[in-house]
Amino acid sequence: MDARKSIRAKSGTNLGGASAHNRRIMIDALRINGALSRADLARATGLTPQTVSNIIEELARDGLVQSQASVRKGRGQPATPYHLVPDGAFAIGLQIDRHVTRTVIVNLVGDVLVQTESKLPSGGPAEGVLVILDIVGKACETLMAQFPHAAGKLVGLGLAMPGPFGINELYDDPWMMTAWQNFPLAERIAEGTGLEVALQNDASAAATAERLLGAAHGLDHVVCIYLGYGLGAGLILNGEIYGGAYSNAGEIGMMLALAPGDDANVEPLEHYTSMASLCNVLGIDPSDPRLFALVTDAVADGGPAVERWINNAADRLRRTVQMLESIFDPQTTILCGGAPQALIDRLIERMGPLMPSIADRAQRYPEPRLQAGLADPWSVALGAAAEPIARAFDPRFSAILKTP
Amino acid sequence: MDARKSIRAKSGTNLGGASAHNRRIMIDALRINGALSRADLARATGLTPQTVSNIIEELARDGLVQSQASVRKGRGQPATPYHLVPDGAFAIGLQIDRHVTRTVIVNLVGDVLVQTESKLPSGGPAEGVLVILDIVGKACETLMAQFPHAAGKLVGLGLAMPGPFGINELYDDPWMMTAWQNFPLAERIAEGTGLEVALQNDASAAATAERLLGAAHGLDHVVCIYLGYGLGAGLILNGEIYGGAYSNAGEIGMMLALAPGDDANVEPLEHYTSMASLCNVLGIDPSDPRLFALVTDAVADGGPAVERWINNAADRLRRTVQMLESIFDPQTTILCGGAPQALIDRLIERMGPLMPSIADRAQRYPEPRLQAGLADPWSVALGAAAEPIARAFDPRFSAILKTP
DNA sequence: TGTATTAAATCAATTGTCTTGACTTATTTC
DNA sequence: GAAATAAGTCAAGACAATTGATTTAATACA
Repeated sequence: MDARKSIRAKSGTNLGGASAHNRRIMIDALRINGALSRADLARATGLTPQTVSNIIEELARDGLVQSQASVRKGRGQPATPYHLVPDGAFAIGLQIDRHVTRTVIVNLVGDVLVQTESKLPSGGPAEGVLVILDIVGKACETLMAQFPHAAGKLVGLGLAMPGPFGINELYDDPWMMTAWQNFPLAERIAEGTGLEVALQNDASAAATAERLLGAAHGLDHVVCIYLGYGLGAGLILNGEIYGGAYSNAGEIGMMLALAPGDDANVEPLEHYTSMASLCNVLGIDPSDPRLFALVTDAVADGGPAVERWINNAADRLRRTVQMLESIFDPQTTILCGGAPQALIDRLIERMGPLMPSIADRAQRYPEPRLQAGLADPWSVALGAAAEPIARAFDPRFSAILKTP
Repeated sequence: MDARKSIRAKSGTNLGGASAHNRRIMIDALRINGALSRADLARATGLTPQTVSNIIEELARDGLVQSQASVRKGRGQPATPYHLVPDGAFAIGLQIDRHVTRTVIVNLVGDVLVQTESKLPSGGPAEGVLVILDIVGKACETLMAQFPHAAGKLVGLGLAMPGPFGINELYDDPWMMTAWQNFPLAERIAEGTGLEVALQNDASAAATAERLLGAAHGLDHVVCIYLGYGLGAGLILNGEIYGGAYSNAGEIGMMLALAPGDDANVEPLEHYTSMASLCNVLGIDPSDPRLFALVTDAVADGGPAVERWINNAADRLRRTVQMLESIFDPQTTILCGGAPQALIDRLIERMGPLMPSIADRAQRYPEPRLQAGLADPWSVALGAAAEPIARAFDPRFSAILKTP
């Protein structure tokens, strides 16, 4: 920063910016609609057929799209549809959770190609980052064995961790992973791998996964409540993940909202409504590698402790959904998580009937007010991997701006 | 919509879109920074000096910017700063509230030029719209008397009403203005005036006003809690007002959040925390034209009923702020409203100390966690008027898209 | 006082992307 | 088999930003 008073302004754009936008528009249209002919794309995007033709040709040269057999649909020359080439790009997703790290590698369309899991390295992040770099390196080798041409097509690494970030001096809470959250992990991984690394919280990553492959596919206004070790919300607003001013948006687990019978000194929501609290109630060690199976069994058995927990959690989530609907007016709310499907389903069942809210309209859109999303311990890693793909290929305001 | 299966895609762009974006970028930079030379603009926007020169010349031709006296600042040729021409554009703001309608006309920089107030026409919207059209027409005449050249520079009319919109069959609540909310008022005004009309809820309009002239100026992530007849939140996310999927985002007055001592059957937040509830407690008729003065006096006198109300409202707002901070991670939260300044200040005072949240960080940005915004019965009308200005001149994703 | 230096702003030619309008190709309809 | 319809291409043109040289006007320094 030089001495002159700093001037704040957004970036302008140029022909390159417009072109980049149009490329992304094409890829986005193909991702949402499956396969489209050049004429379809021209109609859908408002561009001229010639422009579409040029861009498609360029994308085909780059190995991002591919033609398929032409289809006759009435009069006129048959259309040649194009679809995204799955192996057109790859990205790595890395999830750091309280007890495990998970790595996945996905392709352009979100297929998982490599998948590894290990315990969170003990000894803290300073040493642990070396272990993690090793894990990432091994995953890349596995990928290269399958797809030798993948080297130049790795668009980045998405890192997902429980939030919040950057405020740890105030909250030294055993529910948080202070050491890892304070460590410049993204920078160190970027140095170690040479890849672009983006950090987001686990709920945002889960929401990205929902948007790519799950219930939020093709929707632009969705709240994803993520039930993991903690509790968070991934916010899809105007078709993009919203991170807030300091990447901590959606930390609903830290809300101090009351339920009937609570006194004023209520604890954060995630102390009642999270896998961690359920483990607490059930006496399960959350670092147990069989965690998922143990919880699944406990939910299936359904003892009184489980029932009590589900009732309490469902009651709080019911209020949370009403609150989030009032605030966001979303197309739908999704309950997802690194939790067994049975648990998600039980919670949704117990959350009904939902409370009245502005989302409770007579002629509802096709989407229900509340629905189950991906209930998969891998969805956060998957969403983390989807982030670099989205960053590289999705239409967004920042992609239009001039690149120096 | 034709018979073929509908294809969803975003719009592409072209040179015109890029150019339109750059024009907006310039105006935005001048609005935020006051006055800048072409060289300053080039540096700030990343565009070349030549491009900036061309665009500034064009803007000057359109009467939107104007040069001022050149300033010597060290070596080299003195810079010629440009600033926005206040009379470069005009817009009308129309607020429909439970008991009054307010009309303002503002110019490009947000100065209020015309200002009228009258009772909400009785007899419902079908007849009332004619009265309103007449009011708007009169306001325009007043403007033309002052600025004869304003005719072609009227960019639109912003309409602000209490929300929510479109769900009234479910909530026939005396706190809402069902008849007006169900009437296609925006369309009718558009027909009657020939202007572009945009509808938003009053809290969003208030937030727009804060962004243009108030505490949110230059900030991109702000939650504005609007205390009016009802209670709402205007959401500034990524520098734009967020309206949700169906323009009802921010209806926090309808949240069913508990405070200590509430039972499960709690009423919506705005039944405790709004000017309407205060009037209720004080026995003031909210349709009294002296409302503002009456409330101001009552707050100054500070009887036990007022104190009780303030304590209750402050307690609920304190929780609401903690909740909104956890959800949005904003740069700041603003409490504003069509309420007396003294009331806003008293509430903020009583809301302290704020509850712990992710916004409670040690090294805080310049902005405080919570601050008072515009406390002015005119701010909603002003924000409504600012909306067409923003739509016409602010950089935004949709402005880049190709215009057919 | 005179020359070098620095910065703002402009001129003229160039580049890159989309657009336009005519044209080709392939299929159905009558 | 001719007309109609639709997909897709070709080649020239339009438009906005870029580039590099140039002009203008101030300060710095000898």
